[in-house]
Amino acid sequence: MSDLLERLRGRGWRMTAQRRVVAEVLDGEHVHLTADEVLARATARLPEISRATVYNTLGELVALGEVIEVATDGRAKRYDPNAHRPHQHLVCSGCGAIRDVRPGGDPLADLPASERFGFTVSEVEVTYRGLCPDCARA
Amino acid sequence: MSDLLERLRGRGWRMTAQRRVVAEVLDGEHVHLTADEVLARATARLPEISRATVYNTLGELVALGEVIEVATDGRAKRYDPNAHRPHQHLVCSGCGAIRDVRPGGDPLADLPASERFGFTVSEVEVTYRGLCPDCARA
DNA sequence: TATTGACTTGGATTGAGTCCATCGTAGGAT
DNA sequence: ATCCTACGATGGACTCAATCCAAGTCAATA
Repeated sequence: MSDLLERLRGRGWRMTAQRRVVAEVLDGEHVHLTADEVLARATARLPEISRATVYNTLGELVALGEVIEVATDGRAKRYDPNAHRPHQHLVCSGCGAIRDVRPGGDPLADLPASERFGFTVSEVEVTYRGLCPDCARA
Repeated sequence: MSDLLERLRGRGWRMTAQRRVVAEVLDGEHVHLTADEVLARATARLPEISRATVYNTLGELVALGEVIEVATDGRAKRYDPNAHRPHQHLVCSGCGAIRDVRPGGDPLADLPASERFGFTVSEVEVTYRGLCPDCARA
C-alpha cells in the first residue's frame, strides 16, 4: 500500500485524505471491488467522502495505470489494483466473482496482420467465463 | 432474412410483426448495433414498436443463441447476429467501432487446470483493442 | 501564514436497461 | 371463417451506475 502511495506521491499526485483512503482500500491481491464497494469501505474510514470523489480518484488511478478497470457485462465495473502483474480474468457467470489468472501463450501474437484491418492493435483482453465451485454446486 | 426467420419459426417462435422487424434489422455480416440503434431502425419500418419489445426480443435471440451480446466497456451493449461463425472482436478505443476477427490458436487451451481454481470454464472471450485507421490518423 | 489552483462535495442529471399492469393479437380449436 | 386465450406488445415509471456542475475547501508552495 505505501508502495502505491509512494509511487503516486513521486508522480506529483496531490495527496488528500480522500485519495489516501481510496488508494488504501484498493490495496492487495485479488481485490476486485465495485465503485460502490470502494465507497462503502472508504466511508467507514472517512465518513464525509463523496461518491463523486471516489469515481474521480478511481478514474485517475486508471489513467495513471495503477489500477485496471474490469467491465463485467451488465454489472458495475470492478477495479483491480493488480496492474503491474499482467493477467487475465476468470469470471463466474453465476455470482460475478472474479479471479486473476495467468494463461500461457500470447493472444496478441495470435492475430495475424490480415485480420487487423489497418487497426493499430495495442492490447488484448481475455475473459474466461464459467461457474465457480460454489455456483456449480448450487 | 429468411434463414434466421426460418430457424426461429422452426423452433416454435411465435411470429409477430415486431419480432420480424427486429430480426430483419439484425441481418448481415459485421453488424454490431446497440439496442437503441436497433430500435431506431425498427421504428423506421414499424413506428409503434416499443423499446421494451426491442429489449425483450434481443434478449430472446441471445437466449436462443442466434445473436451474441458484445459488452464494450461503458458504452451500450452491441448485438452481433454472426453467432454461427465463431469469432472474436477488435474494438476501436477511439470511436467504439467493432470488427469481427478470427485469430488463430485456442485461448481455452491456454488456461491450465492449475489456473482454473475449481471453476467450470465454459467460454473465452477475447477482445483486441486499438485504434481504427480513421482514429489513428486524427 | 497567505495564496491559489487543484480537489471535494452533494444534488441534479444522464443513459442504459428493467418492470409491470394493461391491452392486443397469432395461431390453434371449432 | 370465427372464436379463444395464452403469449406478446405497450409505454410510462423505475432502478442502477456513472457523470456533471457550481460552490466550498484545502494541500502545497512561496
